[in-house]
Amino acid sequence: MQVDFKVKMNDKLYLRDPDGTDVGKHIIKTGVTMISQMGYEQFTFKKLAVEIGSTEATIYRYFENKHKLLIYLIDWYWSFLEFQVIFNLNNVKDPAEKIRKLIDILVWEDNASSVFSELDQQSLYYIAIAEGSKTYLSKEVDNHNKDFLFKPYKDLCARIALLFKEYNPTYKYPASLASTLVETSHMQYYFMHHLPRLGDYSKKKNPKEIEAFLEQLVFGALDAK
Amino acid sequence: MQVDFKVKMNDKLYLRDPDGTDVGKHIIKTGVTMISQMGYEQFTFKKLAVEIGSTEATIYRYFENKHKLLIYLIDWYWSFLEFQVIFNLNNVKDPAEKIRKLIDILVWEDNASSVFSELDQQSLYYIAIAEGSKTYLSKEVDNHNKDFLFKPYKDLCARIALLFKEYNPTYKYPASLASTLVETSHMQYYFMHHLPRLGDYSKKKNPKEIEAFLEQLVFGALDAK
DNA sequence: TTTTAAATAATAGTATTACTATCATACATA
DNA sequence: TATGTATGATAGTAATACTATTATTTAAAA
Repeated sequence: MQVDFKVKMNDKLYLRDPDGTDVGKHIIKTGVTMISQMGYEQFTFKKLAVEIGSTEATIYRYFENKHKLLIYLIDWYWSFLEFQVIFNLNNVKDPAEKIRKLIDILVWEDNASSVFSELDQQSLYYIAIAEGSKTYLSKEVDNHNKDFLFKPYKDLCARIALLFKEYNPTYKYPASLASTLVETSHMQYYFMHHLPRLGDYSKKKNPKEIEAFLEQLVFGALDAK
Repeated sequence: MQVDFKVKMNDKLYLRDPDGTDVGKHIIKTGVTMISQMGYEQFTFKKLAVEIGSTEATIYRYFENKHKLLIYLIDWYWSFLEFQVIFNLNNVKDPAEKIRKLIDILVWEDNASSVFSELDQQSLYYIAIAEGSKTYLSKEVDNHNKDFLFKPYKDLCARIALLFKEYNPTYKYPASLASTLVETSHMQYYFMHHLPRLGDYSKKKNPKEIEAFLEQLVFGALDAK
């Protein structure tokens, strides 16, 4: 079975919908690969154009600039993640179990390939970790926020906050804990691989160790009196 | 009394020590102001040169590129923060009280000007929040790490981890919790001001609300059985 | 005080980036 | 057959991120 995950992307993100044409899809797919390999700063539309055997002009017809392309990719990532959360928590009854499963989804494992998308999930995950915060850490934040460009991220966090509320209705900081959990899952993964002294992990670089920390952190906060 | 806070900066950060000359100090001081105002991406050595009435060439004699200048500023910030922690926790006996004071230091308050430095602390704090992660979220991380460019950050986190160990010697994730606390204090401050839905704060934008969340989070983790 | 060295300013120049504009062509549709 | 749409090919611009050269000022050493 070939199911395809399609999200309605915010149309302020692009000039021409990249999902509507072959060139557009090529831009996205190759963009993911290139940004994950060379990093957002080194990535240019010129290089991408050469790679896909097209021209800068064509890419500029789809995206205003590379920042918008980055937001597009990251938004897609958050939407996909929210979908995974919905999908995987389906039929789970126990609120604690839901949260444990959530944490397991948030922290990537190499075997976690998806049947729902042809995009390279691992590359996209690396981009989300290493470049994701650059979408909102810009002087354009407030303008982009007005255009709802961060909605997928907020939606995911809101959903996670609901899980916390469900587990402990008296907990005072569900939204803060949700964004902290999401950010921390990324950061600790990055630290584990690049700045290991900033965590307490073994050299095995086993994502399960991050999950253990996150579970202790989240349930510690939720269970505290 | 005029005390001056001086740190020995890693000499791989600069080509010529900016702290040794007037022009150098001018570069740092004006750099802080400009980056906080226009953001790291918009900031260029050309603009800085015009602002200080000098030339690009002069600035390039001090710093290889603007990324090194950013790391310089952020390193200075972390060193200064560690100093503040040492200073303010001096003579505090109770481990819990130490942690509460630490959190109070981590979250900026407008009145928190310092007598120890002539740098604009508020601008530097904004830079640390909005641009700080860009120092290590680059393809150069591992090289920069080998040159110990992130040592001030690691030192601060290690010191915080010790406080956690002191409070609860059996706690398993002191380093992870330390980096999480530091990162989260920045992120929540940013979210409070730009993406308020990602936190549970009132419209007053009172940093004390962030502190309350952080205390609940940290003690929740440390006190959990 | 003179000499010397170091730091800076002034100027120029290059490759790359981040775009914008124009035009021709292929191709699908009416 | 006509028409619009997407793309490719090509050109061009302003800004960025540097490097290099030389002249001038300033500070330290002889």
